[in-house]
Amino acid sequence: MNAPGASLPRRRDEARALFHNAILDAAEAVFADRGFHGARIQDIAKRARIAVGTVYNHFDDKDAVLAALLELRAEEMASQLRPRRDDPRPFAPRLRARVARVLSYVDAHRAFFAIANEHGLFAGTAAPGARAARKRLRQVERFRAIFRALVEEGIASGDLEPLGGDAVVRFFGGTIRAFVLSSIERTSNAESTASTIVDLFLHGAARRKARRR
Amino acid sequence: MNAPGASLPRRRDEARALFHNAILDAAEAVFADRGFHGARIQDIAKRARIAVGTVYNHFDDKDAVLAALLELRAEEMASQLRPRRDDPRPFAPRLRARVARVLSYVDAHRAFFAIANEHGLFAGTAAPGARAARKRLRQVERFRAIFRALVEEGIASGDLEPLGGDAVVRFFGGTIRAFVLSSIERTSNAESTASTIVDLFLHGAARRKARRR
Amino acid sequence: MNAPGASLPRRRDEARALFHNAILDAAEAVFADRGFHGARIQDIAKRARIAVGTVYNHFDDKDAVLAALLELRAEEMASQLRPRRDDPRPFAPRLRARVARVLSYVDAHRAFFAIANEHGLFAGTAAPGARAARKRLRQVERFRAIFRALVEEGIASGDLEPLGGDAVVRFFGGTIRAFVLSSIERTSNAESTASTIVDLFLHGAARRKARRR
Amino acid sequence: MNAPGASLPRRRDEARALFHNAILDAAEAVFADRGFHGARIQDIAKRARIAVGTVYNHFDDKDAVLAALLELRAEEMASQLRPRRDDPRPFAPRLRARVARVLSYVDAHRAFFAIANEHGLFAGTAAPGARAARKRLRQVERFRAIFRALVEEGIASGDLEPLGGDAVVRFFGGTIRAFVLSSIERTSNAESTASTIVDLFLHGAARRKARRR
DNA sequence: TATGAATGAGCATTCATTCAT
DNA sequence: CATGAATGAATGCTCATTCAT
Repeated sequence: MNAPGASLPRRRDEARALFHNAILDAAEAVFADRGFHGARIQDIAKRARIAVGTVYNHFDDKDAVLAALLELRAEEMASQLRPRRDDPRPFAPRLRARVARVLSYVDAHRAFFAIANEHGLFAGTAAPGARAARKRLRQVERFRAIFRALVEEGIASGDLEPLGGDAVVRFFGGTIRAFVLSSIERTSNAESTASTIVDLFLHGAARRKARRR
Repeated sequence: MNAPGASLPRRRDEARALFHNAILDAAEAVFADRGFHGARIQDIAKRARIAVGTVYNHFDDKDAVLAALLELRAEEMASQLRPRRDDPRPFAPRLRARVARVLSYVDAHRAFFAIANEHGLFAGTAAPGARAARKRLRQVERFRAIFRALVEEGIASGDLEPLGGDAVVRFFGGTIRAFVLSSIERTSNAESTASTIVDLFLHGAARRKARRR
Repeated sequence: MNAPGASLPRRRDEARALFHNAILDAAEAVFADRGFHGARIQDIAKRARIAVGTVYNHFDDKDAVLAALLELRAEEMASQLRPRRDDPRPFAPRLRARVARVLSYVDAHRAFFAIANEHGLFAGTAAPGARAARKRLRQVERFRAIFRALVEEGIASGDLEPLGGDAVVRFFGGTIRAFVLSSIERTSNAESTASTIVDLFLHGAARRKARRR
Repeated sequence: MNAPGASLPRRRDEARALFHNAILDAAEAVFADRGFHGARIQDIAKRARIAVGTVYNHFDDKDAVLAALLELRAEEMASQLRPRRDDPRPFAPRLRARVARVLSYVDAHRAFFAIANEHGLFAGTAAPGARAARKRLRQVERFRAIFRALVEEGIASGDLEPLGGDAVVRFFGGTIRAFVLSSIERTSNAESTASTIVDLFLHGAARRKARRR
């Protein structure tokens, strides 16, 4: 199937990707273990069973490693939030399913997300002096875009209040974030947490006097 | 009025406090400008117009400076959230007033809170390797305590749903945080933002079909 | 013409020489551009449109590249100084012609000779730690040999004072060098510069009271 | 005599100068021993019996250490060439005395001047990429200025041919340099070398047919 | 033999902290 | 107690060289 001429580049690319991933995996572990500043390139290399120089063959500098990792996890986390074919149709359970996936994903990378949090993955603010800032803003924007799409979906279906501005988007983001952060601290059931989130998001914390379920 | 013997110690204490504050003020500015890791004790000292050694006469190490500053701002921020004599009585407007105060305070220290955010002021997670972590947890606990008190107040008055666990507390924290973070990015009207927060917190984002205001 | 069996080795040798020259040309440009220490083998390889490894198939190490280049330029420069069939016979104009050739050659490789100068092409001293030192001494010796031959020629013809030792040789070398170095800085007319050199070399800078031309 | 208030700064300045010199002395030795690139700041510090950091309290970077050292030696060398009160009056012996001083000075710092030579002390050309280049050009200019003054002095006294341009200046520089370089290689008698230099410089290498002494 | 990614020793530089004055 | 120069451990990054393909 493959032209013979294509097989070598392909193998090369595979090797590249292998190293790339090995470095990111090692970096995730080391960052989680020691924090970004405490992590030495040396440590990452050793963990990946490669030489320091090799890290630099794949990433410009230490910041770039963190940036790539944040990018990767952000993308994967975001993709958990995207709708899937077999998600329920009605807005609330649909949202619940999607949020539950996010929580599960975060749970699987808990230690790293604790770091990511401090490096602005959810922040919307950039640490001064961090050259990786620009990339992060892109990630924040990606989340915001997904949140926005989700909110518009809800407004279109008549399930969400058609408020102008980004208020609802921010509100939803804050709600998710609050629970994501606590899931970083201690493990919890994704399904039930998702239910709580969605319920509070939709109906608030006020006493529901004789409200319909 | 003062016993003569007491005046000298007092003057000494005043001097201490003067240095202490000058250092923290300088530190806030430098942290805001360069981030924690980018800030050198040298810079802080220069900005405070004192010698490096003097910083160490007042604080154990660099972490301690950050910790003290976080502590200070956290305390002041928390105190904005506490009830005041002339706050309205009904739950919603009362909450609105208190939240508005917080937003105003954050706005006045915007640059620093951007850093503080990354250092876990709102986080609930500790950066590994940061020795200041313990102190921060205390701060997070302080906020949580205030939030919890507030929530219990609302439950007692029948304004909040009596849900068990910390879910509502976290939910409220997340909601506040989301808006605080956006206020870090761009200035906004504290009063109206507070209204939005409280409204969403209380009633959620769902379409209010024929619901009583 | 060629025995068939000889043609392949010949072609091989030609290929070798091609690479060899391409590398030296690239190296000259890169050295001239960035200096020896600033030049990375990578840069040289890229400029020669070959792979790093190939450089090492032709030269032992970086020093060897510089050494070969110095060797080459030194040899070519030296050969400019050698007598040619149609050089004038009398000592002074003959010397003038030979020196003018050297100046022209240097001018054509100006940027590189600026580097070469710093790496002892004219120096007579070896930078400690430079493994290429030995080779350079050979070059210096080569020049000295040519200078010496030239001086002896002049003594034999009765045009130069028969002073013992190497003083005159060094003196001639220094005189040449001074003008070569200034020709590195700014272009100048080879013929007239050669005249000046030879005149000063022969008759010195003292006031020529009523001296015969 | 000294105002008491002046004594502390004075002591401080003395301490500064002490360190400054200790570093330069150590650097001279290490550079002479290993060359500039082979010399590690660590080595220099160790040799000066101070900490690495202290080197950086006195010099911006490694280049700055070399630059300061070149500056210092160049200045001292230049000052050997300047006329002194008890120098002879007639041009030739006067010049001889001054040149002899230079040769003695160089001899005393032989190893370092071998390095200095490679770093352009005498060069008139700047190694690309060397940030210390600007300073060196100043040094070269200083020498040229002294040579020029000297040549003009000779022209004024009628001892040198009044040739236009810098040719004689360069010629003298080249002559000096040639012998300085050989004195780097092997020690030699300053007085007699100076005589040779001055004689060749004044009268050239041509056969002196019945010329007046 | 050409290739170019992997290797890892090597080193300049930083900056929190100390301590003699 | 203020001062600020000295300290030196710590680490990111470079780049000549190797070697499997």
